[in-house]
Amino acid sequence: MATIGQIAAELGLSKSTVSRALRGVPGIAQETVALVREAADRLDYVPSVAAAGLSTGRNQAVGIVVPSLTRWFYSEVVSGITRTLAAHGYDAVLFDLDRSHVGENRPFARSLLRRRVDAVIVVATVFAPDELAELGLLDIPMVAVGPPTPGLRNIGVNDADIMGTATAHMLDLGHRTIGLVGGYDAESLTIFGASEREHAFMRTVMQTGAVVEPTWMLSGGYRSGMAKMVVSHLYRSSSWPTALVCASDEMAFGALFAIHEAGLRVPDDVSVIGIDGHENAAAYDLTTCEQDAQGQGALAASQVIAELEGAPAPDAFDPAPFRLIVRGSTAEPRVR
Amino acid sequence: MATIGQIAAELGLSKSTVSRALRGVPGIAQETVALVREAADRLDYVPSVAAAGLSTGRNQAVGIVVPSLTRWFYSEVVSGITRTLAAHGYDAVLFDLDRSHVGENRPFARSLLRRRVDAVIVVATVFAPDELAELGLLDIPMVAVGPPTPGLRNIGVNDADIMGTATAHMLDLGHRTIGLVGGYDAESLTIFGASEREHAFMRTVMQTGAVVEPTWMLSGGYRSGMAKMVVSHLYRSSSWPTALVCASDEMAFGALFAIHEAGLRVPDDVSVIGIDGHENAAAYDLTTCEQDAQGQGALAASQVIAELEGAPAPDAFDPAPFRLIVRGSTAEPRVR
DNA sequence: GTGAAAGCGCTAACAG
DNA sequence: CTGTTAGCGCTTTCAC
Repeated sequence: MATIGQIAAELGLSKSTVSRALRGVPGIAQETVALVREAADRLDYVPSVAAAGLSTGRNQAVGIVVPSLTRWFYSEVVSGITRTLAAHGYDAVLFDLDRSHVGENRPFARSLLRRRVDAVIVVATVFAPDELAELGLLDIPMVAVGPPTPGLRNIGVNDADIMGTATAHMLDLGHRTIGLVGGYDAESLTIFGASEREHAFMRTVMQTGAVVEPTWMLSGGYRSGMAKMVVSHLYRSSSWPTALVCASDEMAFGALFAIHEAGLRVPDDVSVIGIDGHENAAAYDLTTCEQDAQGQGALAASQVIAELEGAPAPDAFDPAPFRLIVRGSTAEPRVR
Repeated sequence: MATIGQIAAELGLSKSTVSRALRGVPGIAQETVALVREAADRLDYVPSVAAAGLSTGRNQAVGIVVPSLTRWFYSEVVSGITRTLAAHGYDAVLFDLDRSHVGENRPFARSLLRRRVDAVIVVATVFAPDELAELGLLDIPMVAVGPPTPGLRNIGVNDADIMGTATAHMLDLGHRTIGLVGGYDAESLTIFGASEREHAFMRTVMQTGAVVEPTWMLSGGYRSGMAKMVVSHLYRSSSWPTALVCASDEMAFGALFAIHEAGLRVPDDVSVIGIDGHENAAAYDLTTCEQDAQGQGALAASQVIAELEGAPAPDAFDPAPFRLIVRGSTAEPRVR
């Protein structure tokens, strides 16, 4: 593997000149630059981040902490992050906390602390106080994507607003018996966002004078399969709501399935709305509140990169946008 | 940030002694080791991978190349990899090729080449010849997970076998009109595995003397939504198969949905089988050929780590195991 | 059992 | 516009 020194020797130049030429630092003759570049290509030169990092203190890498990759939303966010990082020449170091539990002294900290990354992006992860303290020690740009995360600035939709919009859509259509498929994601443990959503649901429903039926508040664990089970159970009972608000599209898919399986029709018998804007929502004709997961990841990445380059670090970010996409899964309640 | 030198100064020892004590190199007095460890903790010492890497040539990191994270199977594999890496003290550098196309000179190579990783694991990705050449230059352990990948050793199920087993299950039940939901994943472009599966399907069906109806060979793009669409279309036509073999569970979910939506029943009217062992398969009562995605990722990680530590590098790996899990989505065809 | 010294590949003043 | 000289923080002979 060629080094900067070999190129220098080959060309009778000094290492510094070669280094500058390679990095495009101004103040080097055009022809010298060309010469160096040519030699570098010819010798298959590849820079060593380790060496560069040692002298500059920069690793050209950012850490991504994620509780699980199997939830569609998270993987979208991660895609958005990695793409943006790549575009700016940064590498992504992935810390998948999958199945670990808060406080179990998850291993990322030690590793993160190895001074491998210049910044950290945390996706929908809740930390124990000591973990947070350890992260704080890093003293590098750090932002969260997803629901509010204690101790971190976050980029994400306003959970109350998005749920309020979804619920209001059902109320506007005239539904007065509305169920919720919520609960929280056992892996991500982002209980804050989840309970924000549940409260917003109740608040919105109650504002119209409608009643929130406790047995219609289902816990779908943010997974399609679990949502299917609980919804199946509900629609096998004698009294069920004409509308179902789901805190995620994946759960909505499970709900749709369960409703069909129960021999009922969407939206004739039951209306269903989701939240997220999942790639399959259109195919399932699912009304949803769409947010841009990739965009949020991309924004987080741009932000930490900017801060790395000296941009100011705001204390908070504007809530991410979302919009209601009305499709065929919601309609006015049929007069029964 | 404390360095090895500061600890040495603090204790009146030399840097080499501290280094050895910290790494547990034999030949250091017990008490010295204890002293050093204590001081390191007290000073919040964190080793610098860059510095260590510079002198040893090792980064304690492995690269993961993946075409997309939004397909469930891939994210499971990645989880398996990262968990294993973490357990062995390695970091994961993620290269998400999402949406890029073969030959578009995807950016991973340059980055990977920055000597940042000690090994590479490629998940279901097909490379252009020049990309492969560039990867070859790296000269580090490299294995693929998923379908066979030209130019790389791979860990994965035998596509023909798993599809053969799924198809045979339908034939064994007595089905003679069988459709396939296959196609290939536009993002991963692992056409090899996909076409292996299609061929195995045809071969198996034809062995019983049954006919493969061209219009029953559907292309679901390995996505639930797309599968739902094509299956819907098929079951709206006048002639449809009593059994549907899906090349992935995600597509099977779409198929199940479409069948219900068409007013037909599973398994009374149509039997459906998937491949993968998706986390939601049980909830949807889906018969499937289950493989251990996480396990395959974990195995790949263990393997490259072993090779990094001097273990021999086999030319090929045994095919990964899978097993048929019969659930309620398949049954004997009803006599019509 | 411990220390001194050299060096990994690069960047960054400081000169010229 | 280019070269010299120090390091960055760690590992690794080679001595003692």
